[in-house]
Amino acid sequence: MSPLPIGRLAKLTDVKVTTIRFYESIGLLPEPLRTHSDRRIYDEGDVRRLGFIKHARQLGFAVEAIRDLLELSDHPERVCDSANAIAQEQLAAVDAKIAQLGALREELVRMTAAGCSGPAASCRVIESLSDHGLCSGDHEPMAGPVSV
Amino acid sequence: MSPLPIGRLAKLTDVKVTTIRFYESIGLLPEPLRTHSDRRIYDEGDVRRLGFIKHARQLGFAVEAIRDLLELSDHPERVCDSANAIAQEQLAAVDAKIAQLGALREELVRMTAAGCSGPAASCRVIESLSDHGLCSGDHEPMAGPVSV
DNA sequence: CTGCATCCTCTAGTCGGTGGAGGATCAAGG
DNA sequence: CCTTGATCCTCCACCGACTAGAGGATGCAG
Repeated sequence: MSPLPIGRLAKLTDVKVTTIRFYESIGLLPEPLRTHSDRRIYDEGDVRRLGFIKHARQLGFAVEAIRDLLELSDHPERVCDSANAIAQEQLAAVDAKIAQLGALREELVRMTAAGCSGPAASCRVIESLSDHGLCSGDHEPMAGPVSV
Repeated sequence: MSPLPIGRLAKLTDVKVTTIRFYESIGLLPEPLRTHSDRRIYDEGDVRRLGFIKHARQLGFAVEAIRDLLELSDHPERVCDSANAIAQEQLAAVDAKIAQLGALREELVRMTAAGCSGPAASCRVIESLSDHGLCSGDHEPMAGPVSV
């Protein structure tokens, strides 16, 4: 268990130093031991935990969901119903997002298909945006606007 | 051209009152005329402009992109090359996002497929998150984590 | 004339970080 | 021993695109 400074942990996990400190501040990572000069020292367990967090974030889990998943991971004797429920919810959210983006894609394709090159007055893109009636209108977001 | 108070504009366009004021503050909507008691008054032109903005936001265009598109819409005599370029970029961004979410979906499906019901120690979800090697690893985000 | 809806400004919070200022400490080379 | 540059520390502000609430003024209907 060689002691790692924060920069080594950052490189090992490919998570930025500032992000590691941020995760500590919101309680996803425990407060680590410190050297006599107040520098954080980590170990292999921290590498695993941070890897877990990173992987979960890549999958789009919210921090609160990750908090619950870590709780469960810390207590392997508990039943894992909630872990499954959280993952199912995330899957549903991803499915919804994919469907929504598919609809957006359709309209963007229609808008750009013409590949106009004249004045903006006759631009298909501007025109489409001006008049919602020109498009199918089935691309309404289900919850807030789309963050692409 | 009946004068509309902000609440009417909000209902007509299905954009919240606070959001309208926000759009004004960042310069997407011009500062409207005011009544003697300092209330904003809008007209049909504002309905159209806000509709344009709303539609563009639904398609995932960033505010800065919308600013450019509005510029062009305000000057129909200019060439529309940039409008097309902006829309093409947005389409590419949406395509990338869809591809990425597809990969995430795959892993979430794998994780949840087993539908475990025992202790967390043997939970497929927890296990998958702990050990990135268990999944294909091809779901790396191309630019930052995924906002679902 | 009362009461409620709508409007105003201003501030702060959301989420998940990112970046910088200003200063302390460490490790290596001369 | 001294210097140099990398790394570390805390604290605070900022990003995008809003959203929510405080605290107060105004408009309109009964």
